[in-house]
Amino acid sequence: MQDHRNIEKQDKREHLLEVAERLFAQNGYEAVSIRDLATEAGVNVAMVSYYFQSKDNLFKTLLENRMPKTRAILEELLASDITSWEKLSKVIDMYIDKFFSGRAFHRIIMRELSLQQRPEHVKLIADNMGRNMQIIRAMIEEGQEKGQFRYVDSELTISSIFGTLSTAINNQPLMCILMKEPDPEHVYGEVYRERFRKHIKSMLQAHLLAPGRS
Amino acid sequence: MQDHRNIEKQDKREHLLEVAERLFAQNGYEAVSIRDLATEAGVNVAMVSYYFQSKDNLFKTLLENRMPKTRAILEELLASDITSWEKLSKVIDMYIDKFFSGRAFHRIIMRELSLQQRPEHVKLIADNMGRNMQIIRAMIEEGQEKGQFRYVDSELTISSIFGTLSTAINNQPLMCILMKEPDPEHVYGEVYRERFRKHIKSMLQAHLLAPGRS
DNA sequence: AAAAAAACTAAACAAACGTTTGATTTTTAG
DNA sequence: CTAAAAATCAAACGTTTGTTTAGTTTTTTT
Repeated sequence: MQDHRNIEKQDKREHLLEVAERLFAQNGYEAVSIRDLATEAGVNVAMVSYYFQSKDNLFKTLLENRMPKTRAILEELLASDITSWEKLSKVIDMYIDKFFSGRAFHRIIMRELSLQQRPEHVKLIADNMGRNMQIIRAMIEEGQEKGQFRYVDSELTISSIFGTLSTAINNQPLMCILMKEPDPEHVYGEVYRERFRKHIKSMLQAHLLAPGRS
Repeated sequence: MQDHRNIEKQDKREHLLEVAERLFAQNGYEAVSIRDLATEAGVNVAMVSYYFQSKDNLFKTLLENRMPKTRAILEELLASDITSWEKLSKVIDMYIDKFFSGRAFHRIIMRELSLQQRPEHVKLIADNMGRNMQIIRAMIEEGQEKGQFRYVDSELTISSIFGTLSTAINNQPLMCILMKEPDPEHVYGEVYRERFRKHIKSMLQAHLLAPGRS
């Protein structure tokens, strides 16, 4: 059941983090016991406390390690020499891949954010995502100032982009029913990614671009 | 701390359900112990098992009791003699109130759906929401057949409506940062509801309505 | 007023939790 | 090769969990 094939010495800590990420994503923070984690990773229960002091600290390490380094990409995009719409378009491409490929990880952080039970986790996540959102807001407002975008509600527009994607990855069973897709994993495959890409872009285009423009 | 003011005899069961709903919404299913619940409701721990057999069954009772009787409203709307856009517009009005006013309850069911840990809960929720979504889909496709709506991706359009709202109520701290609103409760007040209403309708209008129409 | 049913309680249950201990093995350094 | 350091382990710690038991009080029924 477990996959302990050649866990090198110094990789054991890393291996624990990987298994933890998968289990947390599958079952949620509280539902994963240190014993589950240790068994699945093929190490002794005490190793978790040994490496991470506590379960809570293991989770925070996970957050900090994997917390997307997206901001650099976003800032570069904002500063780049393309139209505001092209910037937004690339942002959407990036987030679809990020959310769909890393959906396990995103389920964890969304759950922690929603639960609001561990303040340190909430702060870490909200600050990070919040700053990314501000960059996207700057892109929208740039387009508005240049007369390329209508003066839509930029904050709620961002909220709709994130909402569409995060709801999709968070509610797999509902998506299956809505899409009439029997295979639960298939809804995150390339076909559906393309569909989301097309939908979000076309909706945003209609929403943002002044009538008469392409 | 607790509010036991005049709990009439036969109301004790109901009172337990109310307190449970509030606690589950605030802290999540697993984080609420029977002892927390009993203390907060001012009853003996054994009463929960007495009335509901198990914690799991208490939750299912909560779901069935409060599971929105929205479908009737939706079906009536679908059959009514107004334009497809007016139908959708009323759907949005209804869901904004439903999500914002009952956000505690919706946080619970969204969390259960996302967690996918208790299959019975998932089925109950997904079936219910799925059927509601199919009605909205029928509204959109009706508008398309009548030539009033563009041939957008109806399923993902629904996903965007629900996504915008459910992300808003699920990620309170993030919304505060995005909106630069210092008071966490204020983001669900009337001012913001109106803002969401306006945003969603204007976005959907641009998305759905063929150019040239109002 | 007596009997039956329902409501309620304090105490205990076994199981699972995160964490610690103290000893043992393995790795590293001198 | 030897001694210090790091890594690993089985076992136990004290809590907390959901649930049950067995007895008491209250309400309803006759």
